[in-house]
Amino acid sequence: MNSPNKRRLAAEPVSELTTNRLSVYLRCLSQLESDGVETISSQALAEQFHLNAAQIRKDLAYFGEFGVRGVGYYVKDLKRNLRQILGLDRKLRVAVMGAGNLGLALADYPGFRREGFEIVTMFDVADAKIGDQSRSGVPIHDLKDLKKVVRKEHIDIAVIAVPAESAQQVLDQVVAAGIKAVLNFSPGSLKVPADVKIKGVDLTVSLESLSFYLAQDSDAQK
Amino acid sequence: MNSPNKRRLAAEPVSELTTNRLSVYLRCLSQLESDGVETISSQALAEQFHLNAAQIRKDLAYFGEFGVRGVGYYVKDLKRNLRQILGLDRKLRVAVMGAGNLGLALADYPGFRREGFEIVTMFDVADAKIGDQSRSGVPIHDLKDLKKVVRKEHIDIAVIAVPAESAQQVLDQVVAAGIKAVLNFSPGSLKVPADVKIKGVDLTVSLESLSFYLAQDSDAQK
DNA sequence: TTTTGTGAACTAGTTCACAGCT
DNA sequence: AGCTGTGAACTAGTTCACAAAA
Repeated sequence: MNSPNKRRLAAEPVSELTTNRLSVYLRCLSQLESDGVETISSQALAEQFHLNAAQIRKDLAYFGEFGVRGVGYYVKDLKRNLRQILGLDRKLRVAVMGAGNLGLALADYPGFRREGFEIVTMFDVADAKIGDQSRSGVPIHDLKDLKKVVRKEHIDIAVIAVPAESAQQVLDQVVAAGIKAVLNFSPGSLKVPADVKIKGVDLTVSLESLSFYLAQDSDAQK
Repeated sequence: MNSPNKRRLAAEPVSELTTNRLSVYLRCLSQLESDGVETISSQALAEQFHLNAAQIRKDLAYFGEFGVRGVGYYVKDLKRNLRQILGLDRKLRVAVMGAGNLGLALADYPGFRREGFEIVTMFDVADAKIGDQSRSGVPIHDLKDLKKVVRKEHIDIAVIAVPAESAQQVLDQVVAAGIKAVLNFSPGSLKVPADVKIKGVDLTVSLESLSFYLAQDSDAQK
């Protein structure tokens, strides 16, 4: 007596805030699953992880009816559905652009592998690095071979971890190679065609936002 | 003929979206300054960097009247004001928690130093690492000495780059040491007292959001 | 004339509250 | 009885549009 499983394609366009939360819900469910919890109500989920129950229900409702009235959600079932909605039911293949400090760290970051991403290759322009590999064995290719390797290795996602100066130029090559999804660690916003999704992680903005908070604080106690 | 400079303390609480944009504006102004531009209108700024002119004006208006009607903003002047608002007119001292791959990469990340942050120390628990230092010379201390070193080195901000399992526990120690601002790279949300500001960079959520986009794409062309 | 600073209008996102299913 | 799924109410954020300043 499991799985009503009425998944539907979202008709309305769903906001990025919602999809980000789906990731969060998925992580919560993974924890519940490993805690041996079989079923959970939106209420309980919200309390345990400091979320809002109505929002959880609304977010899920974009994609189907996954709950059972009077009961809640079957943890395993909802988890499986969320993985499918997020496209995590297949392995996604990732290339890291730039084999500097940050690129190498990202290539070996265990959090990526955990949810089914595979870091397959890195690219760099420095002869000294090309042919080498990261600590965990991700090979470093010549940026010149990008197109060829992307095709051969079926790369889905590129991570940009090159210096700010060359970010746009590298991104243009990534786009030309046919990659449709990019995670950008370089500061500033880059231009991509409309059919390419780019998501930025701007460390400077994050730190400056903390700086602002500290500055307000010290202003407050005149 | 410079600087009307009517800076004011924001009376209304200003949203994080606004403060994040202030960082962005600051970066744009730095570029304009090095391009030799002396004055810029909100309109021109918006066009050049794909922003909204009204929003720029509104964001700035929370903090004062920095513009000159009929002219625009003096680049140098506005830049100086933004730096002050963001609390970047003093050097902020940062400690990185965790001297793993990611921690070491962050410690040497040039983007941080650029806008006036100083990565002063790292902390770890592994005897093999303690006493060692990052490539650029940031020393690695024993986590046990956190309180002492934070006091002596006047650390303002902690960056959490430890494995997910120990993140909350390390954070608790950071808070106990009196640090009021934290940038968290570990996945999942951590608990802090109300007077501590924590900002998360969740790489898993970012990647999964890209995965969702790709999944929608392949659904679309049935 | 040009461009700011800002109320007013609009749009997006969140939370409430309850009908209806199990 | 309990909990979902969802319209309706509310709150936050963005954009418009214009009066006032230089």
